[in-house]
Amino acid sequence: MNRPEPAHAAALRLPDLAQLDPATRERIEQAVLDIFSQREFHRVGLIEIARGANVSLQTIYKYYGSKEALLFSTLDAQLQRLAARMLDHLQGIEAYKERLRKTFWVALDFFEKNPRVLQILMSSVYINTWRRSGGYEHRPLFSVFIRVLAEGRANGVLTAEVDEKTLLDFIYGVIQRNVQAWVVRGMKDPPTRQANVLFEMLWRAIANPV
Amino acid sequence: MNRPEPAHAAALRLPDLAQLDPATRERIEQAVLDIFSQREFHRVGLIEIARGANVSLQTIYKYYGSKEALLFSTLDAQLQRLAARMLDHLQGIEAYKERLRKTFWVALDFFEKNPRVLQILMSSVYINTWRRSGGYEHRPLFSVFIRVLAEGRANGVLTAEVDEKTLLDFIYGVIQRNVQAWVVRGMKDPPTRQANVLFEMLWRAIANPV
Amino acid sequence: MNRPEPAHAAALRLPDLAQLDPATRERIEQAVLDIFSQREFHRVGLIEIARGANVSLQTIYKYYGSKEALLFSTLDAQLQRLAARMLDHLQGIEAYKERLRKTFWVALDFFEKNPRVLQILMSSVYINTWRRSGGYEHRPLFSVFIRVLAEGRANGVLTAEVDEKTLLDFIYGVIQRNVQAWVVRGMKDPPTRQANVLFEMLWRAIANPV
Amino acid sequence: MNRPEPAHAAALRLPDLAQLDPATRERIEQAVLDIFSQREFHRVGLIEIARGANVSLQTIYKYYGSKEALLFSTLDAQLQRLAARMLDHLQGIEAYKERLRKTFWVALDFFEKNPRVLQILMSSVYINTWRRSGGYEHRPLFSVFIRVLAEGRANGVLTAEVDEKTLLDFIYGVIQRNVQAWVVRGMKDPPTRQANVLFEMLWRAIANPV
DNA sequence: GATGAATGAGATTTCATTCAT
DNA sequence: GATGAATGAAATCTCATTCAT
Repeated sequence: MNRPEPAHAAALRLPDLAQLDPATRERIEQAVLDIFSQREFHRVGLIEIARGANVSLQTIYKYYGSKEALLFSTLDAQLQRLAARMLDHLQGIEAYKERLRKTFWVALDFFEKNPRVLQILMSSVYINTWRRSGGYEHRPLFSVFIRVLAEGRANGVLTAEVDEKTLLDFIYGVIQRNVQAWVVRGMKDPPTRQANVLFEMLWRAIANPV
Repeated sequence: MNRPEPAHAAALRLPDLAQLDPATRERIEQAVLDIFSQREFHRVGLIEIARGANVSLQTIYKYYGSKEALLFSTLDAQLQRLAARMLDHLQGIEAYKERLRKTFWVALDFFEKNPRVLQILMSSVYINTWRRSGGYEHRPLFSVFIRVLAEGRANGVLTAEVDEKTLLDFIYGVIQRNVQAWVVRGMKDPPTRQANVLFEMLWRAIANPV
Repeated sequence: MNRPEPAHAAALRLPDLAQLDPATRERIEQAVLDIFSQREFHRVGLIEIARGANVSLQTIYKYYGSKEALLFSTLDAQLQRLAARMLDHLQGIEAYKERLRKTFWVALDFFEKNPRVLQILMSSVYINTWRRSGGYEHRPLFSVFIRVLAEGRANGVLTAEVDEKTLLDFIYGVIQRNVQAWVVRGMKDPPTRQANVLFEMLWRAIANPV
Repeated sequence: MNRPEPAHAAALRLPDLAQLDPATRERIEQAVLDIFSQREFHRVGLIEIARGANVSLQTIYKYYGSKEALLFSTLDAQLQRLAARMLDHLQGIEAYKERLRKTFWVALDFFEKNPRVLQILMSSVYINTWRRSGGYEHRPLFSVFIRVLAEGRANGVLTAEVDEKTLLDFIYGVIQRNVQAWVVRGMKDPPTRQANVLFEMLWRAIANPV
């Protein structure tokens, strides 16, 4: 009933995604974002994706290997962009609190500007499956965050009561629930509008209370 | 391509779940907890559930209407228990901060003691779908929390910078991510162990900084 | 590349064909006869068959297991009819030569009256595959023939130079090629028209030359 | 559903097979004989053939046009050899019966020595398709046979009850079924061993009974 | 000539869901 | 309540064939 993880097994024989024509890849991933953000995973047919991207079903299978892998690979590419954007924005900010605020803001802003990614995360991704695929603690994103947090703890600016991972979970939790709440309440009142208040709350939570 | 939401359509003609023999219902819901916590939604076959509960497929369809409804109904019953337990534990605690701490602790403790519920939430539930079914902002649970938060704001103990819902999201986010992290890290170090530190952080975030 | 014989493996779990509603079975097998007789095996899609028989694809898979098995099973049913008819016609004929002549005639007549079966044998069946499925030396048919031949050898009417199987092959060969030739030449001049001349030739070949 | 006969359509633009390097052609046709004799037509992939012959897929398509045409072309080349061999062996035999016996024997001997051709005929060729491609009544082979038979009828040695084609079918049938039986029974007892007995039977059948 | 990639088609499997008994 | 069977849909895979380089 319970097939072995095909994603991994297949991964070994997959042609490198890099070999896929970038324009085609773009079309495929846009189709993924469009369709999976509107309908749940199991209500999406890969033919829709194929047609939406103007490629054959086989091309998708060839480069992505499975429906799940297609989705996760697309999400991954998006989060990569978030990570890059974060690094970019951190440049030239000196004050630690401001660096962290920026980090927080970039995350909220990203989901605000890329609601399809958020919708997919909410409508088509099982946390656990995604996590196993490596997406949940998305490496690049994770490292940016962890680096910033480590910096704060090293400075003694952040609380030492809990470890960095817990700090990260605390922040992630607030971000996650907040952007989700935005969707749930019909996408009025964009999350960045509350960014500062929320950040100040967060800051009180994690700053070293000295 | 896109099947109509059978859950809703079917819901209208469902015999009341209450008419289902309680012992049978118990067996069904235990099977749901067992199986959906081990395998993703779309990897679970309803026959497994039926066999696991020693009932016929038709019984499930008759009382629950669809796979999705079966799962959500079961989750609902569990969260009902959480809400009840919370009310129960709040009795006889006077100090506001302690009431809130208790609330927080009961939630962590619930997931720690009912890991199958947590696993299901992480492995078989799309936030969005669940939300639409009414589970995400689960009424009974929601009211307990909101009542406690409203109380705090009325007292001036909690910050007035954001509304109650936002406070709730903040807390929910921290709980959610923390219990998830526990699963992700292999279920060592139970979430209640950090309950107090985390709560103090939370408290600093949401208390009125006066 | 080279999958194991799925027919056999699957055979074990197949519900008995006898459990299939006879009317449905009839519709399926008529569709098989219609379509496989017009187009080669690999040009036939099972959906055509399903649609032609007004059943779902799954019903076909459930009872027959595979495309190949479906075809062979249908052919088998037809040859069963030939065997039955042969037994029927043999009744009440005393003279040995006449019995054999009848046998020969019934075979030619069968293909003449069931050209779809013949077409399928010529257009969609690989001798070897069919043989492995047990169809080539179709048991019931084979036994009728062999019994008649054994009878002739026992009487000393037939030649003892070769064994019964070889005699059978000799006769089969003549029948086969003759009905095939009829199709090839556009189905004019039905094979039974030459039945007697051919049979006399055959008889000279296999009768004991004493 | 029903693809157009690609063989014919393509045939028109095919470069002459004669332009294909003979060594390459030899390698291709050996691969065809090897592989199609082991596996059924639709279980053979052209890449296997290409790899087995150390040529590119395109070379095959360029010179042969389609999978079917490749197979039939290879068979044709083999039957050409049989026809040539037959002519060769007929030389210097005077007695008519001996000429015919030789013809019969050469055919049996050919399949005995070239079992791959026989296997292919049994495992990968639909009579009807092959016939349409011109292979079944393979011209060169056909003419040798027909010439010998015509000779016999002209002499009054052969029966005049049926026409030459029917005589030919009679003989073909016996040959075909006999070599097939050899394969079916596991390739013991080579068909030539029975050549004489069978031929005498055949002879009684077709000789003018005067 | 060769190589690589893309395509369309269809076989096969697994389910949720529905129906009839 | 249960049991058995049928259905529609879609995932996945394998290929012949075609195209572009």
